[in-house]
Formats: sequence, C-alpha cells, structure tokens
Amino acid sequence: MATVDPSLVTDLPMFTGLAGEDLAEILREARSARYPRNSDVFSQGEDAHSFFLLLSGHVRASKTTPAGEQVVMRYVAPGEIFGVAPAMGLKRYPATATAADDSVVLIWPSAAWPRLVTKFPALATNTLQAVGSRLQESFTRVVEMSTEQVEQRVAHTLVRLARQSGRRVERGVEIDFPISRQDIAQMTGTTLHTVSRILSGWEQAGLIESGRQRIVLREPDRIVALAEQAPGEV
Amino acid sequence: MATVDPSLVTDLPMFTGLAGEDLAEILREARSARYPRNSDVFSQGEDAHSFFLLLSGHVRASKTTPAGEQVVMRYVAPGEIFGVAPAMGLKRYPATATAADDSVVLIWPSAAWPRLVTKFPALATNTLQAVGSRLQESFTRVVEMSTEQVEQRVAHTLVRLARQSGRRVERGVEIDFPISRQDIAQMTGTTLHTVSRILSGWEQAGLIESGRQRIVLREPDRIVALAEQAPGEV
DNA sequence: GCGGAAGTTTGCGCTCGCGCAAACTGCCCG
DNA sequence: CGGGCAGTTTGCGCGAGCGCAAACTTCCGC
Repeated sequence: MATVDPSLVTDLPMFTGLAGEDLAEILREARSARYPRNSDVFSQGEDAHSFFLLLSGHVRASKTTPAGEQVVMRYVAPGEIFGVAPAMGLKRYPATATAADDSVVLIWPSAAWPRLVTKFPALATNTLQAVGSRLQESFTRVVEMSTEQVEQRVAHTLVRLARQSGRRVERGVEIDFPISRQDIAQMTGTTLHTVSRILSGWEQAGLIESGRQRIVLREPDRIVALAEQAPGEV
Repeated sequence: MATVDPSLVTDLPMFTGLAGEDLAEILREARSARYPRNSDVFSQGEDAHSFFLLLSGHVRASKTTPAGEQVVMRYVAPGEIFGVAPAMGLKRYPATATAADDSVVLIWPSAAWPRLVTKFPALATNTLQAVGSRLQESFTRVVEMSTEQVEQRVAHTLVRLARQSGRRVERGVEIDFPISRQDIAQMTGTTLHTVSRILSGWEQAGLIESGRQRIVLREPDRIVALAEQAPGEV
C-alpha cells in the first residue's frame, strides 16, 4: 500500500501547524481504505482499535439505544476526523460509522495516538478544537430538541446539511449524498411519516424538490426563515 | 490573594500526570473567587477572558435561545473544569454559568492557556478527555430527547444528578444543591407544569420526597427502573 | 409577625405529531 | 422486461403533554 500524498491533507484543520517532514511522518503511520456505500467502518461497542480521517465520500455516525432505536448523530464530511474515541480515553466506539456513500478514509491504529500526540502536541490542540466544535453542534441540537417543533427542527437540519455538504445545482442546492426520510427522522427525533408529510408540504410550496434519497433546496432562504422563525410566527 | 494550595487539586483528573513544581506553577497563574448563589460566573456571548475550575458549590451552565427560552446544559460538580471555551478555539462563551449554590472557583486568564498547554502537554490531553466525556453526555441527551417520553427523561435526569451530586441522607439520596421544577424542565425539554405533575405522582407512590428546590430519591432503584424501561412496559 | 415574591400544584381543553395501516413508485436484479 | 423490494406517500384516530389559568404554600425581608 502506497504512502499517502501529503498534499492531499496539508490544508486540513487537523494538521494546522504541521507540515513537511512532520506531516509526512504522521501520514506514514496511516493506511487508507475504501468503504462501499452502506458498509460499516466500525460498530458501536467494538474495540476502538483505530481513528480515522475521511478523504472522500460521506460517513454517517449513529447510535442504537438499548430498545433498538437508531439515532443519527452526524454526517462526517471529507476532511474531518472521526472515530477519535481513543483520544477521548474511550476503549470502545460509542457509535456506529457507516459509509453513506462510497468513501475513502485514512486509518491510524489507536496505539499510534499517544506517540504521535507526544511528538506533535499540535495534534492534541487541533483535536481539541475539532471535538469542541462537535460539542457545540451537539449542544445546538439539544437546544433545538428542547425548544422547537418538528417542522422547525427539520428545517434546521436541512439547512445544516446543505451548508456542510451542499452542492450547487441548476436551481438550488442539493444535499450531496443519498439521504432518506428515515435518516432525517432519526436526526430530528421524529418518524419518517412526519418527515415525509413535511417535505411533501414544502415540495407543494416549491421550497424543495426531492426524490428517493435525494433532496434539492430550491429556496434555501425560505427554509432558513422556517428554521429561524418562532413557532407561532407565520 | 493567597496562592492556591496544591494539595486541594492534585488528585483531579484535570491534573493527571502533573505534580510538584509543575502543578504549583500552573496554580500560580490562577486566582480564586467566591460566587454567591444565583450570581453569574460568566454570561453567554461575553468575551471568553478566562477558564475555570470549580472547587466547591455547584454551577449551572445554560443557553438562551434567540427566542429567549432557556435550556440547562449541565450542572458542574466540584473538581470539574468549565468555561473552557478558549481551549476549544472559541472567542466567546457559548453559555451562561450561574452559581446554583455558593461556590468557589479557580480562574485562569485565557491568555495563559497557550503558554501552559505548550509547557505542559498533559493539560491538553486531560482537557481533551474532559471535553470528550462531555460530548458523550451531550450525545446521550440527544438520544434521550429523540427516543424517550417525558417521564422517562425526567427519571434519567434525576438519576444522573443523584449519581453526580447526590448526598446520602437518612432515607435515600438527596440532590446536593437547590434545584427547581423549572430547572428540571429546562434540562428535559418540557414545562415546569409537566415536571410538577410527574414528581407529584412519584411522591404519591413513595418514590421520592420533595419540597421547594429540594429532591430526595427515596427509592433510587425504582427510579432507575423507570429510566430504563421501555415506554409501554409497565 | 406580616406581606409579598418565588416556587409549586392542579384543572381543563386542545393540538401536534405518533401509531397503525395501506397504497404507491422508482430501482435493482434476475 | 417483469417481479419484488426499498423507500415514500397519505389517511385516520388517538393520546401525551402543552398552554392557559388560578389557587396554594413556603420562604424571606422588613
């Protein structure tokens, strides 16, 4: 397996303050792998043997409750690290990571973490920032779940997905990976039925255009408005 | 202002791997302050000038939505760090920290962080673990909000508070700081009315004993059972 | 010891969104 | 090209819990 070309990753936030030979040394410890759509990168509860960086594609992180229900925690976009359980002191992965689309990832063995972080303290700082911004996202989600109605939550979720992984398309912004009503339901704490009803409504109103696992925001601004307006205020 | 006695804090997770002169040096950069009950340590949106460690008392971290609603993110227990926005690369505090009870905190100026973390990389690692475990808690909360009914969420919340800040008392476990129905409502995404109804029910059933800003779990095991059982299963 | 403020309890009606059920449609695979 | 499956749409009825309103209780300051 060939070594990873540093030029692919130099500009990522994860490697801020690292370059040249340092970066090359870090990359030498990694291998890359391809995951076809719908395959698992790792599973909840599994021994946290590695940590990852997504090069291309999209990865869905989801948690399963004791009762067997699934909740989607986030979608990982290219350039982001994920499965950093070892750095947070966890022995097992707290969630399952599934390729939402064909994906290529870099993989470091967890055992390399202590050594790398000792030699390159910038890694700890950068990881801390990455984890910190995830904590903010998670807080935002708790706040939304606590205070917003379902329709508003769905709007917020679509806006976030579009910002993070939107692709400009003829008339609007398309979410750049296959995503089902069920997935959105599991991100917003509702049922696929309710999501379907809401999206149908928006499609009628010309706000979006959608199909099987595909959503195009035709009028992003009006979706943003839905996301931000107070519940009663129409 | 006297220097902080290292013996007070040596055993905290935050200072794992640090001792003697190193620890003393870190503490020399801090000052301590006392916050009376209901006073704010810092406010959401304020410039993140400092980061903190709680020595005694309890601090409530809450976020206010644009619409003016409050959501309680967590209660900080003694020994924990909080307000670590600077370490996560934030310029402003994302939440408001209020003393839930008379509290004593250590305060470091944010400006000291880069220097300290460079000189003592263990700080970054320890902070990463602290932030990581908060991320896990936050995820747990998202999952609960997504899949559980209100009664179950309240049960989970009380169990968590009792584990984190419970005090063994004559018959049961008392939550060790003043907490209102309103606070619990803001932690569980419901209204104080609903919380009041639920707690009244539990009090009738002998599961708890409660008063003004005071809750004693009489039968912790049965509350745990409520928290864990599937909604339908009675 | 009194008055008021803060916190808590309780009632009632209504609505959002779930649960259940069934039909529909685009896609993949044989 | 046809069968079947995965994903989606839609209808209908019901119930958890919210919104509003009002009474009650405990605590604190004066």
